This record gives sequence, C-alpha cells and structure tokens, in this order.
Amino acid sequence: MIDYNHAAIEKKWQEKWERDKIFKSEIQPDKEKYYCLDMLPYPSGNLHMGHVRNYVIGDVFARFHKMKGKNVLHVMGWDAFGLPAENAAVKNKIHPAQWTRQNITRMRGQLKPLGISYDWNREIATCDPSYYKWNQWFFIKMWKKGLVFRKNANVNWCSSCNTVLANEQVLNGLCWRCKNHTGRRNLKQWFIKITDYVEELLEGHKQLVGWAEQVLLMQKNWIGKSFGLEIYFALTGTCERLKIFTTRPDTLFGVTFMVVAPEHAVISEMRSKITNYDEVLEYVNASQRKSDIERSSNKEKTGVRLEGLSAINPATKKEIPIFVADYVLTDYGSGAVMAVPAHDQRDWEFAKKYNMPIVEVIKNNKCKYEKKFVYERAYEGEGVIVNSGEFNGLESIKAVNLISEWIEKQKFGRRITNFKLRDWLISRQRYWGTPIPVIYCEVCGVIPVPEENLPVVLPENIEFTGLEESPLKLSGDFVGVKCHKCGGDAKRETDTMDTFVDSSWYYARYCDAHNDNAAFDSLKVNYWMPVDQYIGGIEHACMHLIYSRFWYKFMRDLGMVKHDEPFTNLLTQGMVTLSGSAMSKSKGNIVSPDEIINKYGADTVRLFILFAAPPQRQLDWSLEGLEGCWRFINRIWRLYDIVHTKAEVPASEKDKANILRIMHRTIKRVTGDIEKEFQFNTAISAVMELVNALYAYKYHLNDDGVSVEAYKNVVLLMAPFIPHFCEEVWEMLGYKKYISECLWPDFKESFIEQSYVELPVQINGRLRGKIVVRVEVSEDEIKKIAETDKKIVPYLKDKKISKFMYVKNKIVTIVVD
RNA sequence: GCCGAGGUGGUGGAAUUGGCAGACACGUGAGACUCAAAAUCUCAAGUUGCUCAGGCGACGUGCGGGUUCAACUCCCGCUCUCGGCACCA
Repeated sequence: MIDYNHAAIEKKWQEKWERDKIFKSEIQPDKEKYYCLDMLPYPSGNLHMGHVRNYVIGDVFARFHKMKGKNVLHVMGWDAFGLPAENAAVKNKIHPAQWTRQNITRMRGQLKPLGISYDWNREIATCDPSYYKWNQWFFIKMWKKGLVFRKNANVNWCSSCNTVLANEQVLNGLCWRCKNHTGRRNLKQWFIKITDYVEELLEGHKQLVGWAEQVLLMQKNWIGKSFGLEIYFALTGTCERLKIFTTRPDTLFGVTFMVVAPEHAVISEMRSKITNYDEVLEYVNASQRKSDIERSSNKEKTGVRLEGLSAINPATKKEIPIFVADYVLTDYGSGAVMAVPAHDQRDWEFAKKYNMPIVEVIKNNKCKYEKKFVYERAYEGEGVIVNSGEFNGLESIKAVNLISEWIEKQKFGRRITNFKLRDWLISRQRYWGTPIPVIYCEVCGVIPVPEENLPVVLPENIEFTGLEESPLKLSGDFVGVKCHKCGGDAKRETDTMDTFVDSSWYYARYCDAHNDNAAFDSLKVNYWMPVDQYIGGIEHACMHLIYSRFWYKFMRDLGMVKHDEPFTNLLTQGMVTLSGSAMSKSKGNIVSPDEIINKYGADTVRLFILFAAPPQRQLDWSLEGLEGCWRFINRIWRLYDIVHTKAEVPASEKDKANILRIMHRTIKRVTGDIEKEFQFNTAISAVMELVNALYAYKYHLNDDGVSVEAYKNVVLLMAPFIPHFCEEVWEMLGYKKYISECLWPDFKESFIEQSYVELPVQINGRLRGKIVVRVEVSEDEIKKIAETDKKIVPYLKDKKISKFMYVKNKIVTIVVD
C-alpha cells in the first residue's frame, strides 16, 4: 500500500468537487433545505486561525446535513468596508478599494485549500456598489417608515489632527496618531430607530431555542428593560424641573442629593445660577476626554457640586444639592439620578467622599444583629420602610407600588418602562463605507436620493491624509449636486454608514446574490431563510446579532421575508490562542494557516481544530496535538489493508457481535454529538475508539462482512471532518459516488443494547466494589448479590444497614451505621 | 465598574446533567520490530502512603463554607483568566 499523500489527495478532490459543482446550491422545493452560515470575515489581509476554526466548524454542519439528504446552502463573502482600509490608505498611500480587493484575493486563495464546501458562485463583497446600493435602498425605506432620524451626538475629536476618531483610536484619552488629548465634538448625525422594535427583539427570544442561554441573557441585559418611575425634582428658585429615572421609588425619602452626567443640559441651561461654573466646566471637559468605560470603572468616584443650584426632594420637601459626576451615564435614563446613599453602593461611596447625609429608609429585617448597615456600606436589598412618613412600617417590596401611586397622584412623576438599548447611530465621518443617500437643498430641505438614482457611488478621486474632517467633503463633484426636486443647488451628505449595516442583511443577499433589480427575490429568500445554523464569535452576541434581528423584522414588515427571526440556531465559537493568549500581530504569536496546511494538509488541520476543544471553548494551538491528528489519519489509512487481509484465526461470532455493537454505538454517538451537542471533539474520539477496537482485533479480522462494514462506517463518519481523505478511501473501497453526496449511516439500537451491566457499589459514599448483573434483575436480587459479594461482605460485617438504594443501571448505594 | 463565560492529571480535554472523576488524545516511560534510528504496533501511568508485589488505603475537579447516602455538577461567599460595554470588526 502506498503512503498517504495529503497534497495529491486534497488537490485531486478539490478539483473534482469544483469540476462537478457538487456544492452548487439551487432551490429544490421537494427537498428539505439547510442554510449554514459562517459570519462573514473582514478582509484584513490574512486568514488567521480564528477564521479557519469558524469555517471548519461550519463545514462540518454543511457536510453532515448534506449527507443527511438535505439541500444545503453554504456560502462565503466579505465584510469589505471599514476603518483599516482607510488607515492603510493613509499609511501606505494605497486606495482603500485597491487594498481591500487585494486582501480579498489573497484571503480567498488561503481559504480554498481548506476544502470548505462553499457555493462560491454566491460570493459577495459589501463594498461592491451592487451590494451597498441596497443599503441605501433600505435606508430610504426606513426613512419612509419613520425609522431614520437625525439628532446631535458626540464623536471623539482630535483637534490637532482635525479629525473624528474611533474609540480604538483613542488610547488613554490620547489620539493614537499625534498623542494629544482628545475631546468630543457634537455633530448632527443619522440614527436608526431600533428602539421601535425593542419589545419584539425581547419577545423574539422565545423563538430562539437554538441559541445558547448565555447569548440570550447577554442580549436581554443589553436591551435592559426595566420598570420604574420618571420623577421630577423642582430646581429651587426656578420653574424648571430635573427629570430622573429610578427603579427604586421605595427609596425616595432617602434621596439626599442629585447627580447629573457631565453632558447634562441643565449645566449650560442653569449657567447663570451656577456660581462655580468654571470649576464645573473644567470637570466636564476632563470627563469628556474619558471613554464611558474609563468613567464607570473608576474606583474613586469624582464630581463637582453645582454651587448655587439645588433641588427639592418632592417627598421630604428638603432642599438637596446637585452634583455633576462622571459615574452617571448620559445615555441611560435621563442622564441624571436621585442619589440614595443608604441603598446604592455607588451613591454611598460618593456621599462618603463629599460628606453628604446618609438617610436609611429601608431596614434589613432579615439580619439578626442590629448592625449599623448603612454606615458601613449601602444596603441594596429588601426590608421594612423607615423614615418615610406615611409609608413607615411597610414591606419595601409592597411599598414600591404604593409610593409609585402616591407619586403619580401628587403629579411629580409617572410610571414608565425604560430600556438600556439605544437607537443605532449609523453616521460615520469616513470614506470607506456606504454613502448615506441624502441631499441638503437650500429650498427643499433634507431629502433622500430617489430610488432610481441609486446607488450613490463613492468617488475615487480622494487623497487620504488622515487629517481631514471627513474625506468625502474633499470631493467637490460628490458634494455639489442639483436638488432632485427643485433643480437648485444642493449638497450631498458626506457621512457614510456604520459597517454593521452591511452585515445586518447579507445573509438574505446570499440567497439571490446576483440580483440587479432588487435586494433579493422574496421567493428565493423565503425558501432558504431562516439560517438553520449560524456560526461566529461570541463577541457579536449583542451588537451584530441585535442589528440583524432588527433588520430582518424590518424586512418582514416590508413584506420582503416571511419569518420573524433570521437565525434559528446559533453557535458561538471560542478564540484560538497560543499558550493561552490570543494570537495577534502585535504579540507576534501568529500561526499562519497556509504554512500549516501546506505541511500537514487541510484534513489534519481540520481534524485538530475540531478535536482539540469543543467549538464554544477557547482552543489552544499545539503542534504536538496537530501531529497526533496526522497520525490518526494515517492509522485509518493503514486500517484499509488490515481489514482487507484474510486472518489466520478468524474472529469468533462473539467478537463479531462486539465489533458490530461498537460500530452501531459509534454511529449513534457521532450523530448525536454533531446534531444535538455540537461536540465534534467527542464525536471524533468515538470514532477513535472504533478504530482502536478494529486494531485490537487486527489478527482476527477477515476480508468480509463485519470488519469491512465497520471500516466503511469509519470513513462515512469521518467524511464531514476530513472530507478529502474520506473521498479517497471511499474510492479505494470501490464506490463511484462522491462520499460527500452519500447518505449518513443509520444505527440500530438492538445492536447496542447489552444484557449485562456492571454496577459500582458504594458504602457510605465510598466505592467498595463492583458487581455484574443482568440488566433486568430486580432491586431485591441486586441487594442480595451486593450483600454477598466477597469484596462487600467485610464492610458490612457487624454493621447495620440503614439504607439501601439502587439507581437503575447506574449505581448501588449502601449506608451503614 | 456593569453584563456574560470559564478554572478538572505534566498538557488539550471527557463525565449519559446529582451516581465509578480523568474517556479520547498529546507528552512521558517500558517492550516488540530494526544492524541502528525513524516510523509502526503493544503495554503502563492522577497524587501519595503502606505492601506478603496479588493488592489495600488516604487525598484529589481555582479557594472557603453548605445541602445530600452521593457534588466537577446544586446553593452561599471569594479569587483569578477571558469576551462585551454601543465609532475595531
């Protein structure tokens, strides 16, 4: 037998698959469809192991379900807009389009040798006008439905570079390029009103039974629905009121001061009243240099009192001071809080630092000791209301409703539902993205570009310096337009769209990738959608996976798609690391997939990635582990000869039955592991056990029936994991059809069942022996067998059995005094 | 800081979801084959203490406590690592 030659085999089968177009997908109404989707990659320039892992996992699903007889759609494309292309343009004087195209070509070239079962006919790149035209089209549809609007929002701004900075371009409050302090700039920007769908995004979770609980929980917390009250605090000496949101009206009597976020409008509106305005302004400016995360993760709370301004606690009627502090978030609630230091730890810390009174209004009645709770730390739990006038003595949980009613009756507040989810800011002051299709006419105002004029194409003639306010403003041809309505002078919008727009509906475009007349044909999308299995990183749990769900619901409301949710099952894969830390260029610990594939072959790489860890968990790269997989493939290769050689002492009937039992059990385990548990690592180890069993019988196998049958199933079961190898062996076994197009094997339970079972016997929780019994033996008989077992007897001598338990086919437990 | 996940032998991981902890593999050691090496095949092994060399016992799933006949699994409290926090994608 010749040696296993991965290079020749992989090339041979990749060419055959392509020649016979076996992964080309077309609608077959009579066949059950299966849409397998890998999150589309950003073409950064090099395929990394994280990509490889993503696509190999996807390929197992795609190939497995194809073998299950389904009509599979499995596709690849490029999330081609984004910041790195513009950075490259500045740094290397290469146009973003050219840089991106080069990267796509390179990465496609790295991807193909992996032998993933993609239908490459449907490949898309989001930077193609034929794709982003439809982003613009959807934008206008949303406009018409009242789902887009403009409002002011802050951007990171570097005044020395005169440019907007992304969050990742601000390092410790400094511009990454010039190292100067950054600030904020308030710009009028475009938003999509995803909050209109917030209830449905939450409600839709009930349909997503194929998503991991943790992802749903993350989304739920991100959406952050809470019931509470909006309460108005009068500002002394004015007619104005300060609005706050709270979920704890039961603590209202404990409010001893108020805190507003640095961006809060009250600061500028009450400027004339604030006697230390300069000090306040300095604090505000300092906090604007920090990111939201820096602000909230500050151990030490900071703030400045707004001298000369105070509020009235509507419950106690007492005058209370107002602070500005950056631990209060601008974007949550109304950007102001009522501070209850006794019952909120952050307020407590702030009160301690600024000597604010701490008034206990909820007594912890579960604590036995008379602890001076609120003087040591805030008590955030439930209890009995105190210091709260007519509400004293009530259970705090009941007081929530009563106090809420009272507040509404007194008209200084009302019950509302609040969400953390914010509307989606899609404006980017950048070049390499979808132009927002809007013009500003001096006469007609702000108007969308008519559909028939789409796409609004990105101009090419731009020089990238990294020092411009917005690159598109530099193109006179692009900016200067005539109004579609009145024909007068108008200016084009120069903001482009967030790249999350591109990835919010691409899954639908794959179903009809070359349509020039529409985003897609609904008939096609309704055949393929929803995606049966979506695979990608957990880092997308909140943003991408909420935007996509929103977008799909919007398309449904336009009548374009018929389902409510785009992704039926979601698998979030873990990172690939090298000795525990993430591979990255800066750390210089990158393992390049193409080198490894060259040396060991795609099948070995695929097998290692699938075997070394379950897909959801982190995967640590290991060359030794990879070589082990190489050896396992060779072990299967050599087994071909072993099972086809006549043995001198053939296997007994009992041995044959045993092989068959292991074979059927393996089919059952592999099928279950792939289908239900996504546990490819245990699926592969099950096949390893079958291979080991065949090796154990190697001097007794015959060139007939059982051994060849078992071997054939090894190859079938491994086909989704190491497809090139399995095609080759399949051909050696004499089959004419591609194994990729063969049916997945079935198992029979009757072969697996055993008549005897080995039961561990525990005495007082310790394993003391084992007994072997027939499966159907009764508990009484088991008791007799256990008690008379020679290993057990000494432990029972002179002891009284106080408890005997038998968990069927699992364990025998005896408790003695 | 907030939200989510994870911590099991020398290493990656397994454990039918409360029932024999360590499947399968890597690495290691020993043996077979070989002039030799590699490759291959077979065997051994959590740590540790006794041992008549057949075994027998103790300890052991990040740390501390709890529930239970029984806990990697459930509960309470900590700790470390990782992902996300809305302009990286």
